[in-house]
This record gives sequence, structure tokens and C-alpha cells, in this order.
Amino acid sequence: MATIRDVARMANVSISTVSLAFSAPGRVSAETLERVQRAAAAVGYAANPVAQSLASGKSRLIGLVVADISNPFFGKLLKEVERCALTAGFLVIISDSGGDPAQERAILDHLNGQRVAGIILSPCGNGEAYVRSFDELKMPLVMFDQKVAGLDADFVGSDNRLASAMLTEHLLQLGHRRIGFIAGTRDLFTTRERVRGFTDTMAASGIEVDRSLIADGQYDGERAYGAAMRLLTRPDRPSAIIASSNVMALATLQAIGDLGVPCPERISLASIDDVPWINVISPRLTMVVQDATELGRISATRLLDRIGGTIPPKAIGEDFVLTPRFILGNSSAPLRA
Amino acid sequence: MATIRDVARMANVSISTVSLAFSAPGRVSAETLERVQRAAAAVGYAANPVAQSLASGKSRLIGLVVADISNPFFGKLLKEVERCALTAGFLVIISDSGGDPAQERAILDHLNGQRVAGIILSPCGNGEAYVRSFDELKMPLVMFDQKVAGLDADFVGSDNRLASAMLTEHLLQLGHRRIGFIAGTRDLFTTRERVRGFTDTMAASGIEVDRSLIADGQYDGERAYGAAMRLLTRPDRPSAIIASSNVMALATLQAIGDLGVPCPERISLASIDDVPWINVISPRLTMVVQDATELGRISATRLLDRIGGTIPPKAIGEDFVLTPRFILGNSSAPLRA
DNA sequence: GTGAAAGCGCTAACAG
DNA sequence: CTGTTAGCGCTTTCAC
Repeated sequence: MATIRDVARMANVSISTVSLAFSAPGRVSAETLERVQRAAAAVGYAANPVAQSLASGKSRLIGLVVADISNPFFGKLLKEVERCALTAGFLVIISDSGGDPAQERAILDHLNGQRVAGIILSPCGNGEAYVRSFDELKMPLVMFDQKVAGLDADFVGSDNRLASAMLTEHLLQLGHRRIGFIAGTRDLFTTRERVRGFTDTMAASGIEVDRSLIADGQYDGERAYGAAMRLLTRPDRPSAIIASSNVMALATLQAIGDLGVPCPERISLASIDDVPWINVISPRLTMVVQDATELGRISATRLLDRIGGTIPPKAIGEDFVLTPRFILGNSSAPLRA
Repeated sequence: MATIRDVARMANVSISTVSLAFSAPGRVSAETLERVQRAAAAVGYAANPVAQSLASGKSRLIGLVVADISNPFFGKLLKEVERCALTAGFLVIISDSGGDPAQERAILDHLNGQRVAGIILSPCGNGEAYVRSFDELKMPLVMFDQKVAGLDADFVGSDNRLASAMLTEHLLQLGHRRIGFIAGTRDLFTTRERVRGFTDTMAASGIEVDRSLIADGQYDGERAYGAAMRLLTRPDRPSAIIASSNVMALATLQAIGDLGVPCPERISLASIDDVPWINVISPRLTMVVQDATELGRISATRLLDRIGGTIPPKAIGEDFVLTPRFILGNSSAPLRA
């Protein structure tokens, strides 16, 4: 592997000139630049990023930490982040925290050790100690999906409260009054917001929410299946259910199918977030979707701007909140007597 | 950030002793080891991987390159690879080649520059020049899914020919004779094998394959949709279709739905690979599935073994071929007159 | 068993 | 505009 020294020797300049020629072509005379480039090409020189990283304290690596890589929502986002990063000459280290703050911490430490230039994170923790643990991170941080109170960082996500509200409003207009809600992991930002959007909208319509109809699905397929089962087998079964994530919606749909409850005739279902194969799922889900690709694009460009210094490093974190889109399917129908 | 020097000073030893204490605890006296560890804890020392990497020429990073991260098949595999890697103290850099050899090359160069310890790759190229381009990679390489002729490296994948054969046999037994086949990207290993499994099985039953029934879906949803449409709207429409990937199967199912052809009554469909939530898709697909998690586990452990030296570095590449599993759904039914 | 010394390949003042 | 000089933090012989 050719080093900067080989190039310097070949071009009859010092190694610092070679370094400059690559990092700031403008600060080198045209002729020298030419010679250096020719020499570099001749010996097949490519800078060693590891050495650059050690000397400069910066790397061209960014970290992406999500709670579940195999969820297609994250998959789409990841793909876009990776695309943006690569375009800017960055590589992406991706990790799965499994929704466990301890695991997340371990990953963050690793990333920190690698001196990544920045991190995009879907945080899975909460509380004061959690927030404080971010103090030692010196690189730019962009949170997405989940927002952590008290943590000063950019946030990219969707209007979760609105998402729930749209679905609730839709079901109310269809005449439903007893609406079940399958909620995500307790204490998570998106969970709180989505539940809130639901209860607020109900309250605004003067309907008192039966708290026992808010079930705990923990953003997990199996849990959600159980929760849906319990909801569906109650004597006072709700006439409609809102599942507050794609995975939980599919689990609910499966429970509905397993019980043989006709949907939408006997039970209406509405979902937050979609899945790629929504078109071949029957009934077609009524849902509110986030644009995962766009979220990825915004997260990546924001982080890259922070890294590149386009944004003053100490600029306070900003929120980028996208409006989700309502899509009418045929899993929801007017309430029948 | 505490450095090795701080620890050395605090423990009253030289930095090389500190280095040794961590990399080869056995070569340091018990008492010294104790002191070093205590000092390290006191100053909060954590080795700088970048510096280690520069000095040793090795890193604790591995690369994973796939053709489409957002495909759930890769998602599951990725998740498992990441899990295995993290357990072994490695971080994984993941990239999406988009199935483009040029893009793949660029990524590989980047990875090479980062001195990753090893690479897991789903190769998307072919031919002599392609094979030669791997000569400059000095780190261990494990290929998965796609196999490249002439490239000496470990290979992890499924028996693709068998997968097709099982599906074909199944349809033949149901009485189907005119079977359409939606193939993947031309020249790819999996494509050739899957087509071959189909044609061989047909031939073995003495049925001549109508080559025009083998459509080109390029492992892509839109292409496959078009291909399926053409197949389905022919006057001499096949009575069954094998879609040779999950994405293409769903596209085909959608085409079937859009045309209103009753499945499985008028058209049988069988698929290679599954998708998550297959349970809520109707009709439930008859398919042959690969165990993506297991493929991930094997790929990761094999690579890690190569990196760790458990396997002689120059050991010739081995093949790890898993037998796929047949799952009967209700998208396939006996041929009707 | 432990330490001194020479790098790994590059960046970044600072002179000239 | 270009070269000199220090490192960045660690690994790795090679003596002692």
C-alpha cells in the first residue's frame, strides 16, 4: 500500500504538501497540485482513513442505532441514511439496541471509541441519568423517532399525536365509541404521544375513555397479539381497534383472523405505520403512514451538516416534525348495531 | 480521554506494560496486572481503537454488503450478524450495493480503506475481471446468498436448486403442466440455480418447458409485476406460477389480485422465500423458505473464525449450504379443467 | 517480567 | 506556497 511518503518522494515535495494538496487543493500551486496528483496516481495512493482519523481526531464514519433493524420502517430509513452518507463519503456503522438501554449504552461506547463523526439514534431510554449519559458524547447527535425530554439534540420524527388523532377521528366519524388502543412500550415518547392523541381526541368528542381498552403491546408482535386477543374476547368487546405500530397492527389482524371476527363488518382496525406489502394484505388497512425515506434523508443531511460545520456546532437542537399521511383502507367501516 | 500513558504513570509502569497487561494478561506478573487494572479503572481508561488499528493494522470492524438492505430477508440476516459481531466485540459497517457492481466496488474500496477485519458480501457481479478485483482484498471474505464462480472464499447459502425443485414438484403433483416462472436477475447465481431447479424437475417429469413462460423479474417488485401481468394476460395463460423471490411473489400476488383472477382456484402461486407477516396475507403462500437468521449466524461465525485465526488464513473456501423448508399454504391447488 | 525506542500514516501548527 | 517538526495513542521488537 502506497503511503503519503511515496507520493511525496515521487513528486519531489514534502509530505505536508501532499496532505495539503488533497485536503485543500486551493492552497497549493496549480503546478504542484498537478505533480502530486500524477504521482499519487502513479503509485496508486489512497489515503489511510485510520491514520487520518488518529491524527485529526475525526473519522468518516457515522453510527446509526435503532431498536430493531429488521423492522421495515427502520430498513427504509437505514437505506436512505446509508445512501446519503455514502454520497458524502461516509460509511455507516449500524447497530441494533433491541430496545434495551444497557445494550444501547454499550453500542454508543463502541461508537464513541471508534471516533465516529456523528450518530443517528432512535433512543430507547428515559430519565435524568439517561440524559446525563449523553454528556460524554462529543460528536453531533441526531435523534429520530423517539424524543428524549431534556436531551439537547436535533430531533427528526413525525407528529405522532396527530397520527393517532386522525385515526381516532376517522373511527369516531364512522360511529365508533368503544375504541380499543394497542399501545407501544410504556414511557417511550412515541407511545405517550400516540396514546395522548387518542385520549385527547376522544375527550374532545366528549367521550370518556375506558382505560381498560388501552392495552399494552410493547411494539412487539407477540405481546400485541396477546393484547388484541384479550381485547377481542371481552364480553364488552370494542367495535374498533387502533394498533399504534405496523407490527402490532399485523399481530392484531392475525388475532382477528384467528378468532374469525369479520373485519371490517364486526371489528374495525386502523394502524399507525405501514408495511411494504400492505397491498396484498386483506383487508387493506386503514392507516396513517410516516415517510421513512424522508425521515432518513432529513436525519442524514442534518447530521452531515452538523459534522460539516454548516450548522454552528453549539447550535441548539431543532425539531423536524413531519405530518403523517392518512390512507383509507377497507379495514374500517361504519359501526353496525 | 485518558490514554495509555496516564495509566502507565499512575501504575508506575511503562506504557508497553500497560499494553501487554491488556492484550496478553498472562505475560505480566499478577501484581503488576492488578496495579494496571486498578489504575485504568481510576482514570477511566479505554483503549483507542483507532490508534490500535493504526499500530497493529487490524481493526474490530467488519463489513456487510448486501444488494438491498430493506429486503426483510437481508434484514433478518443483518440483525443476526450484528448480534454475533457485537458479542465478539466487533462493530459492523453495513452498506447497500443496490445490486450494482460499480457501487459494490466503491463500497469495498471504502471498507478496505477502513482496514475492516473482514467482509460478508452478497456479491452482485460476475466474470473474470470481477473475480480478479477481489485479489487486492487482504481480509477474510465470506460470500452469502450469491456465489461467484472462480472466487475462492467461504460461501453460505441455501440449496436454491432444491428450493425450486420442491415447488415445481409440488405443482406437478397437483396436476399443473403449464407453469410460469418468474426469474431473478440474469447471470446471478441464485437465478441460474433456481431456474435450473425448475427446468430440471420439469424435464425429469418428461415435460418440455415453454421458455416463454420463464419471465424476467430481476428480483424487483415493479419488473416482476409487469412480468406477472404479461404471463397472466396471455391467452394460453399458465395454470400456476412460481415466483423465485419474496418480493416478486408479492408483486405477482398483487397482479393476480388486480386482474381479479381467483387464486388458487384459477391460478396457483408458489414462492421462494418468505416475508414477515406472511400469516396475514391471503391466500397464505405456498413457499420454500430459507432460514435467514441461521444464514447470518453461520456467515458471522465463519468470518469471525477466519479473523480470529481459528481457521488457517489460507484455508480454501468452504461451502455451507442449508436445506430450505417447504411450507404448504393455500395459494396452490389442484389443476381444474 | 518489564522498559526503551521505533514506528503505523497522517494532520496541523509554525516557520520560512 | 512549501517544508519542518511534533505529535495522535497504541503495538511491537529487542534488550535488560
